[in-house]
Amino acid sequence: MNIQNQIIKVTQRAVKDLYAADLSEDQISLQETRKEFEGHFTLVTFPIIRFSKKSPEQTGQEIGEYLKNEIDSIVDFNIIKGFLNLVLSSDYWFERLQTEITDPDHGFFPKNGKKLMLEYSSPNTNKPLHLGHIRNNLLGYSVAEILKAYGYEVIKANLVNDRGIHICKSMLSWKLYGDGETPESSGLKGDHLVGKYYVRFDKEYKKQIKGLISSGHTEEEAKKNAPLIKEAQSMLQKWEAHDPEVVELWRMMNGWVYAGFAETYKQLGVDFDKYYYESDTYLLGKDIIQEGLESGVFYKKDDNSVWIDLTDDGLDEKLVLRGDGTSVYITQDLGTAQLKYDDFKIDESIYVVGNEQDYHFKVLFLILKKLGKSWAEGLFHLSYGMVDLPSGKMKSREGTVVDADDLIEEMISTAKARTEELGKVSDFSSEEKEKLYYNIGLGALKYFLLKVEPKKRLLFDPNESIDFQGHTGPFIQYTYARINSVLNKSGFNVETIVEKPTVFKESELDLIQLLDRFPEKIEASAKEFSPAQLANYIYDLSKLYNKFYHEESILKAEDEHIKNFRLKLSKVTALTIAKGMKLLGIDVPERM
RNA sequence: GCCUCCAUAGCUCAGCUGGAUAGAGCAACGGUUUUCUAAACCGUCGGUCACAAGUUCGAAUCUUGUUGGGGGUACCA
Repeated sequence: MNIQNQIIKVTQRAVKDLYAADLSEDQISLQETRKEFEGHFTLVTFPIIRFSKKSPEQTGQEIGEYLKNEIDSIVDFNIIKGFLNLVLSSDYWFERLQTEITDPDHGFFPKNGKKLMLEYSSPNTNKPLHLGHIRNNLLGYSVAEILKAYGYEVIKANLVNDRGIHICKSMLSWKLYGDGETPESSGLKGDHLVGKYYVRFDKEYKKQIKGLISSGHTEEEAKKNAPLIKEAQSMLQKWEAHDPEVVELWRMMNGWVYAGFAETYKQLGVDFDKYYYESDTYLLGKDIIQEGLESGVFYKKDDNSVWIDLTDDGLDEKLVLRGDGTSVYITQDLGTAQLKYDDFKIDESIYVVGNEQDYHFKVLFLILKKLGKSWAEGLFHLSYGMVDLPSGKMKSREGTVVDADDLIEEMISTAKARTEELGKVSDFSSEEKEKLYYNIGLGALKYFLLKVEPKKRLLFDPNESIDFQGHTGPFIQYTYARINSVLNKSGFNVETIVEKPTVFKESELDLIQLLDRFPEKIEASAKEFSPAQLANYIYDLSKLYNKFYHEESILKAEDEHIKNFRLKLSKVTALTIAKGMKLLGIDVPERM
């Protein structure tokens, strides 16, 4: 049992003994003592005075004495109004450092026996990835890693949107204007080549619409009847009928895109355990529609379309199958949800998808519950905010997107420029240098995106480069490298016997306390699916370490005991930083 | 129209289940290097927590309303 729980338990007993009242756990408010006061934990006694019928000061005094008598680690306390500040012994904190914090598994939880699928990325195969996808990928990857650390077995899944009218647009456009261009012949990355034809389609299509409007059609008619869109639709029908020529073209172009995506994923350091392809799953879900019709959850309208009435739940009536028997988006998603469960018997299933689809997932999960699926309770939409530019939303067709590959490249070259300016690694081989630039560049990018709460929209200004100083990934990486440098010079290893110093310096004690909270932060990040919580913690830890580093000399400490103690503290800080950053998908360099 | 999310320093963000004088970074200004990596550290400046009412011993945090912005909205995904 940790000290917080112990304090809570004993407080309950104190209130019972002293005031003959039963206090539930959530009636007790225990928090970290604020920096400006003496103590480590603070019990807020305001809620207790209605039982004690005494002043906050006196109540605090009585409970303080009780706690001090009962818990060895509490050596002192002070009271300011309704705040009882508890002071723990230096023995307690040193013990924490020697045991829990030094444990290589500090921060990691035992396996909880639960299996969870986390779907992220899920790109369309008609254009390259952009900054919005980067956020999705980094978020998905990091949440998956955090959940593993929290004890889950995690299956990372990617549901590739590889079919549909938008894919046919690129295909048709390439066929008409491509002149046999390939990634090899053009030197273009496959996904970019395909994206080029997607944009070209839109351009030509708009031209046709304009032409039709000027010859007297309404805009709506023009959009519907333009020859290009007609042709794309007929291509989609051919694809669905397994027309060999269309399928061949589809295979070839998707192959280009996959090769391109694989490169981007590799650069981002994300991976997947299971790929689902919409071309395999788009017909799923129809049996579920049948099932729902039989059980009366769904109903049929005169035109044969199938609906569900969700007005009692504050939502609308929702179409789940078209009148002609073809699927809509949600039909497939119903089927795919079932497939995921059938494949892996997962306890929980998380979808990392932007908040523009909040309504869709609300409906999807509600329908599955109404259908009585036992696993529906374990579904969760991890909804994240859009990445906006100062000019507003990114739009691929208007060319206002921040391309993923370009941005990554830019981050690496900026990292290179900064590093060369500082000139600290001139003795590195060119391979080592490349690796370092990559780590720092990606570290800056990843941290920039992950430090913001997923739910919030994120502003990215392409004209202002992402920082490498202050609250950033490189700052944390630098802290790690700095510690590493000291450790290397010292010859310290984990086995070195460390004795408790007679007095702790303020920054030393602060550091131990903060390190002690690492597991708590992992837990919070896992429960809230929020890498931001962890990211901000690692920053606080790094900042605190730098303060300590600046205030106290390590290698030239007063004596050998203190030196070893500080080395130990440095070592575990470095390990904690590295573990935490790993969960964000960021590597820390040994030198920079 | 209806539903939903958001609003904290000039800018980008923290602020845990309601708790003490609301914190960081960037930007601006000043200081720290014969001493372990200055991608660092220290200081100054900067706030009506959008606005109003309510609940409470106590509200940036909870409730309601108002304003402003994002997203969604019945056969797109």
